Formats: sequence, C-alpha cells, structure tokens
Amino acid sequence: MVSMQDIANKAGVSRVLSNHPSVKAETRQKVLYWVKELDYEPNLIAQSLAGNRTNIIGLLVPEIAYPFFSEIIESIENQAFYEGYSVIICNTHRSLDKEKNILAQLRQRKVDGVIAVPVSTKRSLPSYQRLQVPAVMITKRMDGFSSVYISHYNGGQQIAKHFLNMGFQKIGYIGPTRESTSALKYAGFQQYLSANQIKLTDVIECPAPENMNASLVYKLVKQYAANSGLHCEAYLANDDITACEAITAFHELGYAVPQDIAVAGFDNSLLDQINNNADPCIYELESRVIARESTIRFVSAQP
Amino acid sequence: MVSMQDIANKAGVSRVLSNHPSVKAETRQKVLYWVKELDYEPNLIAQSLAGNRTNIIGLLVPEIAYPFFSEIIESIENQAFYEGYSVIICNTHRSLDKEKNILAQLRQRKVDGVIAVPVSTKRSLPSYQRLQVPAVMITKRMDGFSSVYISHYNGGQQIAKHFLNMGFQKIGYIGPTRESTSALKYAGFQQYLSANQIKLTDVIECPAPENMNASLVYKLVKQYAANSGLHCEAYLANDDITACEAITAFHELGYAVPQDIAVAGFDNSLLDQINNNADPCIYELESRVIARESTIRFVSAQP
DNA sequence: CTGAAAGCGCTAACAC
DNA sequence: GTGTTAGCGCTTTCAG
Repeated sequence: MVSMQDIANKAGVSRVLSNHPSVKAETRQKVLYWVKELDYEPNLIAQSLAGNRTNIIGLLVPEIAYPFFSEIIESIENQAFYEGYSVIICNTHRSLDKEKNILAQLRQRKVDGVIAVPVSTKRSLPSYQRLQVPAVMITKRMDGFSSVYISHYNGGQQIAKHFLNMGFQKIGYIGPTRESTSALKYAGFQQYLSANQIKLTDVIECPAPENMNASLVYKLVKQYAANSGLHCEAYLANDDITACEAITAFHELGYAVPQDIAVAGFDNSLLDQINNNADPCIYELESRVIARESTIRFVSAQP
Repeated sequence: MVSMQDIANKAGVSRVLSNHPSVKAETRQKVLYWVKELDYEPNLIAQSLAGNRTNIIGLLVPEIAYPFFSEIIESIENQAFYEGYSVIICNTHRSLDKEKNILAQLRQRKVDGVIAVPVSTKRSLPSYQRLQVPAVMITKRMDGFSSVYISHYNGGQQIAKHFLNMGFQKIGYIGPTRESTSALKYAGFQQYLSANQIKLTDVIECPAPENMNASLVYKLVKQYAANSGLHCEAYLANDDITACEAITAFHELGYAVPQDIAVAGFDNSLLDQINNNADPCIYELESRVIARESTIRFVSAQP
C-alpha cells in the first residue's frame, strides 16, 4: 500500500496537496510524476476519517425491485455518481424496526446525507430525528424535513378533469379509498367530479399492491364485475400496477381497452410502456403527462 | 461526538472491548452502562481504517431499473444486510469506461468485496484484475473469477425438449442469434431440435432489449410477420422482455397466446407474473421452472 | 484480566 | 510556497 508519505519522500517534498491552489507548478509536476510512478491512489477511508466527510449517501426504499422505486434508485445513483457520491442502497421492507436499524448504521457510517421513502410519515419521525445527518424525504411529505413528492389530490383532480374533457359520463375508481396518499387521490378525483355533478358509478375498493407478486386487484376487479357488473366508460386506477391488473381483468371479461373501457394509471412507471404496446392506453399516457407537469412538489424544511 | 475514550474515562477503565471474551462481567457491565448513558455509537469509519475492513460490498449492474437486475439487487441487499454488510450500488450503463472508474472508486473506498455483472467478459477483464478486492461475477462467466450464472446452452436445450414433449412440430426463435449468451441459448435450442430432426421454422432475429424503453422486438416481430408470415406453434424468446413484446405483437396480429401460439421466455422475472394474469403462458412458466432447477452454475475461480 | 501506546493514511492548522 | 505536527476514533500489540 503506497501512501501519501511514500510519494512525498520520493518527490523530495513533504506536502502533497495535489489539488491545493498554492503549489508551484514544478513541485506539482514532481508529485504527479510519482503518483503515477508508484500508482498511488488515495485511501478514501482515511480521507473520510480525517476530513469528516464520506461522500456517501444512504438511500432508503420500501422495496427495490418495484418499478416505481427502482426507477427512482436508478436516477439517484446516476446523479450521485456524477457528483462524486456513492450510494448505499437500503431496503426497509416497510418495517419501522428495520428502518431504525438502517438509520443507526448509516449514522455510524457517517454518511453525508440520506434520501428516504419513510416507512410511515408519523411513526418513522423519531428515527429520522435522531439521525444526525441531513435527510430529505421522497414520495411522501414529512413534517420538519425537506420533501419531494407528488400531490395526489391535485393529480386526482386533473385526471377527473381530463375524463370530463373526454366526454365520459360514467366514471369509476379502482384502489384504496382510505389509505394515506390513495385517499388524497381519491378525494381529489371524486370531489372534482362531484363539483361537476358527476357521481362515481363504480368504486372498486382494493388494497394498493405492495409488491409485484401479491396483488389482489385482479381478483377483486373480477369479483366486483361478477357481483355488481361494470358500468363505466373510464376508470382511474390508484397506481400503474393496479391499472395493469385491472386491464388484464377487463380483457378477460371481454372488454377492449381503451375502446370499451378507458383506464388511467398513476406513477408514470415503465410498466406503462410494456403495456402500451399491447393496448395503447392513451388515457394512461395522458395522466402521466399531467402528473409529470403539475403535481410534483418540493417542500423545504428550512423556512 | 462521544468516543471510546469518553466512555473509558467515565467507566474508570481504560480498555473498552465490549465484545472481547476476556473481560470480567463486572467491568463489562460498567462499560455497557456508560455506553447507554452517553449514547455511545462506534464510528465505523475509524473502525474501518484501523481494522482494515469496511463491511461494505460494491455491486455493479448494467442497469438498475430492469426487473432482471433489480431483483438481483434486492436479493443481494437483503442477504448483505443480514450479514452486516452495506452495499454500494453502481450502474455501469454498459460502459467499459464507467465500469473502470467505478472499480477504481470502490478500490479506494476499500470495499471488502465486489459482486458484478461485468460489461464484457473479455474487455472488462483488466479492470477487474487491477481491483485488489475479491470479486465474483454474476450472470456471466469470467475467466479467473468465481462466477454464478445460468447455462444458457443448457436452458435452450431444455426448452427445446419441453417443446418436443408438448408435441410441437413447427418451432421458432425470437432474439439475437450471435450475441454471447443469446448465441449459446440459441445454439442449445437449435441443436437439440436438430438432433430430433426438427429444423427451426421461423427465426426472428432481433437485438436483446437493453432497457425497458428501447426495444425493437415488437416492431421486428410485426415486420417479420408481414414479410414472411408466422408459421410456428411455439416460439422461444431470448428473455422475458422479448417474450412480453412478442406476445403483444401476436395479440395484435390476432393470435391467442398460448392457444394459437405458445411462447417461452427466459429469466423468471416478475414481468411474467404481470403478464401471466393476462395470458396464462404456461410455457413461460415451464421454462422458468426448468431454468431454476437445472441450469444455474457456480464456478469457483480457486482450484 | 487490564493498561498503555503505536499506528491506520489522511486533513487541517500553524509555522517558516 | 512549503514543511511540520497534531489529531480523526478505532484496532492491535505488548506489557504488566
């Protein structure tokens, strides 16, 4: 292991600040020569300890192999690399306990910052408060922290507006109606329609898929159809996975999408693109554009 | 920042090896008491520098938001966390240059090990050889390194066998026929059939999708159908994304899958599950099982 | 069993 | 401009 000292000796200089401004060109050359000659590489650990900065950020997500999140991970890694940071990827598995452990470990590792999808906006709070590291929340808003998230309420409204513009009269919703962000989306959607004298015809209540394996949506849509029948020209699905599953169910029930039934998703994830080939879900596309343009929010914790 | 020294002072002891076996119970208690009292947490950076071990592993993939890889990432993170390791996620974007940079950075960070999908089994070699860190390759085999990968040749054979068992006579292939792993799969497939007096009827040559956005498969399948027509009862697609796109194209051309045309994918990724609801692609399922059971190889570099 | 001290390789602050 | 030194907070080794 060749250290700074080694190259200092060789170069006959004692100070080796390859990047410090105040060094004579000649000296720098000599240093650089030996750096190359001895194949010197800085030890980032030593640098971190002495410099009190690791150039590492921690990234917490509820799940990695879920398009919505993996796309976020990819973007963050990309920018981080560009800025000279490494990112430690952590999967909370939606467990408060695991989240707490991860945060402790990240703190001990002295990461420079944390980007997180908190497990719960309320109950995760203490863990993030203990963290002595700058943190920004994504996906959800958390009090006291800078947050980047989508306004689901607004998104819901805009899709409602879009549906009305398309001339739809019979409109439905598929997804959770009471869960945090879904509830907001549902509220925005429903209230906008209601302000225009339209009541939701079908509300197919089903839980948000937590991962790509275990989704009840498909089953519940079929069940709803069997029990109550489908009466709508257009449905808003809580998220893209829900939309995919609903479309699948509709197909099997003999409906064409979007000719017979229009479906709007939410998330703008790559899943759309896969499905789009199969069935040009123009409403899906539209909703994506809407969401992209106007509902992303950045809320700074600093006043 | 409370350090070991602080708690040593408080506890009236000088040595604080909380985990070393040879400490009197009483002493340990005293130490533990102050650890809690002062809310002491070890500084992992200092530990890394002195202990010469970081408990970090680097993970290199060509792309993060691609189901096949994001699932691998998730599994690795999972096990790593369990074993007390953190994982730094790195995206090579299939660039030799970027891969080289990443490897240099990882080396300087003194990661304990590296798991990588090498950009190229040949041309990446020097970069990995320079790396002074244990590395294991996944997905592809690389000379001189421990590798975990699928035998594509074997997989191709087994799907061929399966197709024959199903009684198919007219069989086709969709994917690259010359690219490294695909070529092997194609060879295994084709040679097995040929040993059974069956010649491939349709070979729809198309590049492997590099990401979920830019795939030509859909277009090329349609084009092939328009130019030459589709003549097969069953097709093997190079990978799951290719399979998805082909299925989409088949649908639009008026074929039912798997009633009219059977399609086998490769990868066993979650994409199958999404699509399975829509069209029970039993052959896809079968091929997955086949791949899982018998074609995974572990090759150790140490003799 | 426990104390003391010498590094790990670098940064930062202060001299010349 | 350049040299020197004192840490960063821990592990390890060697005494006691």
